[in-house]
Amino acid sequence: MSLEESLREIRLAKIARLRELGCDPYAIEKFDMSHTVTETVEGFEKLTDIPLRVAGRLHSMRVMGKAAFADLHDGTNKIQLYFRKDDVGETLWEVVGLLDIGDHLGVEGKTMVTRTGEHSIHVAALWPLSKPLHSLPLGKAKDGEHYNAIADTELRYRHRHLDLIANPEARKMLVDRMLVTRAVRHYLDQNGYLEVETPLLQVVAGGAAARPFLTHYNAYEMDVKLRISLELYLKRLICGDLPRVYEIGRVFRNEGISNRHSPEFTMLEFYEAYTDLEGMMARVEGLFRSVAQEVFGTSVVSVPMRDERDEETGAFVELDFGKPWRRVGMLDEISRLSGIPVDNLHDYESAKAGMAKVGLPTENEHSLGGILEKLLEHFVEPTLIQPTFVVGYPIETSPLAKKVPGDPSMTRRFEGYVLGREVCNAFSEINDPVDQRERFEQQVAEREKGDAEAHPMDEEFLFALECGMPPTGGCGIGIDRLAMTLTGARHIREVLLFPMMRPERDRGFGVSPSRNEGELRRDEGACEEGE
RNA sequence: GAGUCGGUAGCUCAGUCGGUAGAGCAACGCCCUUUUAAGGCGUGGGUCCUGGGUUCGAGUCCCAGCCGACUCACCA
Repeated sequence: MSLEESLREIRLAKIARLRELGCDPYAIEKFDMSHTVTETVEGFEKLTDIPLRVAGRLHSMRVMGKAAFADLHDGTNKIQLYFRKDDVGETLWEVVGLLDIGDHLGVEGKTMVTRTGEHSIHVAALWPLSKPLHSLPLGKAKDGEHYNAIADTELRYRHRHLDLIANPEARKMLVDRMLVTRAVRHYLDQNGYLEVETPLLQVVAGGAAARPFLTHYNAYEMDVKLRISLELYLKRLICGDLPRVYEIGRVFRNEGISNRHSPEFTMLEFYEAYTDLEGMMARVEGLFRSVAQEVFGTSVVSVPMRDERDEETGAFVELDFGKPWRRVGMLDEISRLSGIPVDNLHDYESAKAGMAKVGLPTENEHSLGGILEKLLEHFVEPTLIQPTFVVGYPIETSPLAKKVPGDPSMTRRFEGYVLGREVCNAFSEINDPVDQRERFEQQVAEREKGDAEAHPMDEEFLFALECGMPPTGGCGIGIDRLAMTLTGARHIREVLLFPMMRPERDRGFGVSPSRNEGELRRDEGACEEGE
């Protein structure tokens, strides 16, 4: 018998005994608690001499003959329990002996302070509320240090529930991320925006430069794609005279995984009619300030400094979202930091020459836009620690943004940067249907030249524009990236509850390797049939 | 996609030159009525990621594969 099997047998035997004692750990449906663990800890001084009913999960047991101590956790806080045979009686004392680390438990008792000063509950009665069939790798903790808790990154991601139970830091980061989403909603709701939902399954997946996931809809015998952005449907709503709309939703891009990229991620896009870049900048400033205030209680957020060369210095930087963001022109800032004269940044040949002169490779550069984005990335981005807007982006990479009057090579677009990372992308939306059609045609030409990520033509969207769209500002923010920035996460998986992982093969399901591969082949066959 | 590193008990990790597989925690038994990474005595627990190869002998060396981590490249 393997260890896991024997442990399971032992746990099942304990459950059987608990049932004999009238303490079935799965029988109780509702436990009336007078206080949560957190309320008990925080209000401890005022709760003396009244019976408390508290529930949580046991994280450690210290049994000492005819007395025992245990730590009861609620995920955020813990309270120590004190059991004494003389106080609970023969039967419940046997129940105490049948408890395991990981059990859910409800207790009733009064407050007690131990000899060493620890706030505790002196248990008078207890009710098992669940018993795991596995030994949970919760480890032990002292002075904030954790020992032996589940730490392997792969196990943490694959069995996230164990990570949430065992690792308070991981738990806090994930919870903060959810609170960020909630705070974003609050801000937009309070500013007159309507939250909407648009299709995930699309025939034409547009609005961004990315490769979509393909799937098949049987009823219409039709290939469809998972959306890569929210943009075009939201602007169709603006055309429908819904003047302020936003959506927070999952988008899917069939690309690689890295510490900043997940194949599915959560996108926020919001569109506001009758406003321009200035209006959008004010919105972004307001949104970040409001989110920081709501989640962290301050507009100045302290996060670990991002420095790839020296990750463990422990240096922190204070990001101030209370002030208006710094604003720089893209060309001006590239020129200032690279030394290439601004005049040389307006045409492809001069820019390429300038790029070569500052020592960057130019073989793969085929457009002015590409060169400018490379120069931006190399010279400017690392300097943009405090919140900054970079204004004015080249037209080639901005097919949905209005042209700058008098400079057809540039668009009315800005990106926000924090900690050297892009955190938002916004522009004044094209509402001239003829201009938009030309931009799409340009993209289709790129696509035919082999750029799989260039935009497809979207006639339905163009029809909406031809029916009239008011001047509109739009903005997109990657919620996962936003959460990473605010929580100091180093990997996007740290702010995703269940990140994409390759399936484990031949393990854990009692399926033989040959059978497993046979199933794999059948699945692939079904896919081909679908496409 | 490329490079580097890793996979040993349920968890965290050692394992030297190729020579019987180790520790702590967790589990089980006994002692212990204010402990707190409780403590003491004892017991059980291994597909050393998988498959080949070299060898008298492989956790260790070689080859292939699987999974992961990190860095780089594309993208948000």
